[in-house]
Amino acid sequence: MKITLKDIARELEVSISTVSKALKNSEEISRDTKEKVQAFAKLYNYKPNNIAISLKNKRTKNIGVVIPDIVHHFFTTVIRGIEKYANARGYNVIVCLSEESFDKEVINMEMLANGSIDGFIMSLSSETQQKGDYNHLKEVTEQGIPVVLFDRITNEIDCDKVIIDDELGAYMATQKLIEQGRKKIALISTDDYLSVSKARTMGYKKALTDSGLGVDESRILKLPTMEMDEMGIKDFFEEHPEVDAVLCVNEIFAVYSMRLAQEKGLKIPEDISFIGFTDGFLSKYAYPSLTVVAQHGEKMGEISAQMLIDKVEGEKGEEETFLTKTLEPTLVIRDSIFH
Amino acid sequence: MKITLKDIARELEVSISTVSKALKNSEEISRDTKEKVQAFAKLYNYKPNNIAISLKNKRTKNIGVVIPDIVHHFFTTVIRGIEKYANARGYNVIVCLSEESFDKEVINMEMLANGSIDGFIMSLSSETQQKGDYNHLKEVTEQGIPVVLFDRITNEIDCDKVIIDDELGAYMATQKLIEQGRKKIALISTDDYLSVSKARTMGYKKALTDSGLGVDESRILKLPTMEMDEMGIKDFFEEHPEVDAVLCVNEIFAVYSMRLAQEKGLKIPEDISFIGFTDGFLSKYAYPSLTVVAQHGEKMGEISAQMLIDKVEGEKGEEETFLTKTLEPTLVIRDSIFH
DNA sequence: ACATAGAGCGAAAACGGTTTCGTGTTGATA
DNA sequence: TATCAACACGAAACCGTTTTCGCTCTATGT
Repeated sequence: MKITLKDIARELEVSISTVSKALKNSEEISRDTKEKVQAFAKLYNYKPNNIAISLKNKRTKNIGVVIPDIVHHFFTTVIRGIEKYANARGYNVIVCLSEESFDKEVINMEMLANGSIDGFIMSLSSETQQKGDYNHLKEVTEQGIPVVLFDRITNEIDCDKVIIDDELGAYMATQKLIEQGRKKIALISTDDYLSVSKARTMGYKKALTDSGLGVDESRILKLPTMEMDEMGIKDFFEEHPEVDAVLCVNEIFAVYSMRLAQEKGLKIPEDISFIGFTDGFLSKYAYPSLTVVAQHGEKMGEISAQMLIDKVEGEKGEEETFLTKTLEPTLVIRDSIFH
Repeated sequence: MKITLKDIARELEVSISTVSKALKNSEEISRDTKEKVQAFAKLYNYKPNNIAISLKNKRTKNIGVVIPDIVHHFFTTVIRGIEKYANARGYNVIVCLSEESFDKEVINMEMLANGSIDGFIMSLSSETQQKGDYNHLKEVTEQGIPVVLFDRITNEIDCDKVIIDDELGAYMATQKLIEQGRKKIALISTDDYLSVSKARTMGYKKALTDSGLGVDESRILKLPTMEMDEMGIKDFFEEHPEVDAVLCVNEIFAVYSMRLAQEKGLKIPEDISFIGFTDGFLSKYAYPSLTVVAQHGEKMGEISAQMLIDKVEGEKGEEETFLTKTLEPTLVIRDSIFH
């Protein structure tokens, strides 16, 4: 069903080499032959086999994306950014999900590292960040496979990185709440092993310290993972009825917290304000709509893809230089705070 | 950096064939040699090159997924289902986004169809369904590449299909509203060229007819696409203040409609009820939480992947039989209706 | 008439594996 | 001692390309 160079060569009684050259419009081949071959190829809809070309060139034009989760809006927008950019440059995207598991991350990378892809774009699973074991990344970079880390990164690996300034984002958000007269600002975060949560917590504390309000550690809730923990949040609010503003490290925590506040009869933002991270559908269509620190996932995906492909296509000779690109977060003001 | 059979053979002064067989524990090779080769391979972390194996076997162990959008919860859960199942069977997933564009769908398929994948799982772009042009699918199936269509399907192509019973889902939802005493039920849908919208509209009408309420066409809003059209929805509600319940073909339309109702001072569900399609974060965390027709995306992904891989790995000799698997929708009752 | 340049094409290696088919050596058997 | 099976291994084809190198013509110039 699929026609090959050999088929064309046999049919036209020329050599395979001639066919190959003719299809590439080589000067070596006569006008006549080229026309014959090209016409035949077109007629039978010849398309070169990607696998054979990959084997020859040692380049697959595939990039591997390994992320913890695909159901969250942020990762989804990053993929979209990667996809768009990569496609425009002729690359396909192989998506693998680690589901926050170290083992799956390792297995996925191993599956892809044996020739299936030209480079990796990844965001570390929480388990990986928790263990602090990055040998799978080391192995891959030592094999000469380029890697770009985004969002959940580590300093232990030398490679290109793309992040937003999480600390600044949290700082901006907290400061905004302080400006509006809030004095008892809570933070709903996750354990510090997640690089982003750690940075956001720092930004939150810094804003409180800079403004002279001071940090009350008991107003910081650290959930074990990014997954929803309804009881954990509920209990936290029971113990902290004094809180007049809440910063959350994602939009789900924030929207759920708003619901709890509303069920208690609190008015938003009159009685209590909320800010989350990630500018997704939830924030936009929540009631009231949620003010968030936008992470610009699509842009992040684009830049990651660009850095990776530039490295993949760059001359091997160049001395390796790795950069970390930091994007500025943006505060998207909506009805969950005053404006 | 990457070691090959040839390297091992040279180093150990045996032939490539011997190395290959030794690594596969072939009976042909002596105990001694096998141990030597395997130890050496382990030491230098030998892993066979996937591309070479693909070329030889004419099987890539990759499956191509072409979907209109990745930012919507439904597609995201389908991908997750596909990923999980495919990975468990040793397959990788290449994701391509058509972004509702016919041309992109065609280009993506052509990129992948030349050896990069063993089969396709796809959901048609709206533009494709609108044009009714399925030649790109025909070409692919004629080349012998298996295809599984899910959700947005067409009858023009013979292949396996996985859908939910959209008509039944809409019927169940509408009937539920009727049971609760609603008499003026609106439908917010999209143009009928989208197979799912068409089916849902039929279910809605059928329920109204069966109950004797009758269909009022003016209470059906058909938006041009699945994208949000805030003005369209707003205008619709201005013109239809009498409406006491709304069925929406997705969760965004529903959540946005709820917001409009709330801003007008209506109580949900006392004054007006809402039901949407897709059981995503939005529905769960909206305020009030939204009753939806769950589409079981993850299950759909799993089944699609299973059907595809079974076909890919099946004997070529078998006569082709295509089946359409229809999943039962489920009504997830939440606070946007009585319960 | 003869060397020579260049046009046009083909043979073969290479990418990294798998697999079939041979072949040389060994030891047992008649 | 001649025969033969079993054992252990290697050669080579193959998957579908690309690309280098060399060969054979023909036409040109002297």
